[in-house]
Amino acid sequence: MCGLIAERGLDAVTVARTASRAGISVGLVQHYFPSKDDMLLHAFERVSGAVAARVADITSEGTRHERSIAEIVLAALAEHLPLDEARRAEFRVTRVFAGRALENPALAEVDARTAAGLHAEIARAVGNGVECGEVEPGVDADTAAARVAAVLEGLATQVYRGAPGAADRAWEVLRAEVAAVFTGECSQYVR
Amino acid sequence: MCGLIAERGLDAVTVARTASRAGISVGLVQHYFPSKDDMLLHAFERVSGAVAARVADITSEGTRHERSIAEIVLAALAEHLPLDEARRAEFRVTRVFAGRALENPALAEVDARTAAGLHAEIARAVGNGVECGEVEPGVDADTAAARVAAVLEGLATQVYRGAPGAADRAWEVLRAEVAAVFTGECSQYVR
DNA sequence: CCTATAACCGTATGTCCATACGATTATTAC
DNA sequence: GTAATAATCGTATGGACATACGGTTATAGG
Repeated sequence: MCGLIAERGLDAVTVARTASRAGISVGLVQHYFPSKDDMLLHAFERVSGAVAARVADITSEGTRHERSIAEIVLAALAEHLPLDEARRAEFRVTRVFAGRALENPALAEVDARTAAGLHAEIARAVGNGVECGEVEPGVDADTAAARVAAVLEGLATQVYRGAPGAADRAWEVLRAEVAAVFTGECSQYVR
Repeated sequence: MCGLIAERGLDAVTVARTASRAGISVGLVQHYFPSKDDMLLHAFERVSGAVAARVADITSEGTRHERSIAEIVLAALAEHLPLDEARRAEFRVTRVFAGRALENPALAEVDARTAAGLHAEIARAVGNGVECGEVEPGVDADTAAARVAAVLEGLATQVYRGAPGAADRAWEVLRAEVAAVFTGECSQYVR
């Protein structure tokens, strides 16, 4: 059903169409979801979880290869940018839901939780960076995380809108943003 | 009708309700707008224009009082943050429309134009800053504008979501962001 | 083997809504 | 003053959709 959202938007998502797209009947959808709202909520949770899972993968993979925190963070953040068609579709879905979240408390809750999760992960990375020497001591992890998360979100929409040169510029800005926080070399492992 | 959107979301906006809210008949709405989509488009253009107008006011007011570009820019940017109930409502409206823009090319066009306008204004301010000495020469206005616009958008959603301390932190981050670009003193007027 | 539970289907219903349409009143132009 | 245009109304209609519901097949559990 996320395909449906990505292609035609949430307005085009009807229970009947969703069922048809999944190759099942309307009745079966009802069997699994008491209401359409539940169905939508489930989809939002699923797609948000998918992004988070991919980021976790990148993080653990990077850790295993002993890359610097800065490199790992940059890769994880870039995963949120709609740089290829797959991520464009994913972005469309999450963004459409985020828009709906303004009118739907249940969706808003998922949105807030997802955002809080991203913030916490960035803050943790910065904190680790302080301990291992990649980040200057005295840097406040929460402030830095808020800033990075903010710039990431803004860049994502800029890339999506696709003004000429936006993608390259966004990548450069993101790199600079990370570099501005992780200014040192890693001297000890404390991850 | 923006009140309707702010209170109950776009899904609750029907032609009948909009008419009723405005104290007129359905027929009259149809007289002015050929279709509901046209009505929505008009509303989006109106609210986007309103924000832009307020920013223009702040800018010209600041210029008249000969404030530094940095101060003016900071005030103009803050206007986009949902710090009071009026701006929260406005934010809800623009955000809801931005979400719909992903499924509606006409709305997307307005969204893109608005974003491009903001970017251009920031870039112009930075360019002026370079000429008058508030910004270090060599700073690329477009890159700086992209960064500032991105962080602004991200901060706005953080403030809106209203995590504890988000508003204060956002203000601080925004101030730092502007200060990072406008590092010098104004030595000559070239606005 | 049988029974309860789950998976699954198709249709019926009632609601809501955008739009169409015809009619009526005000406003302006000549 | 009258013709034309704009402003305004109320209702009718047809479509789309969420949900309710009753039924059927499969899948274990005892």
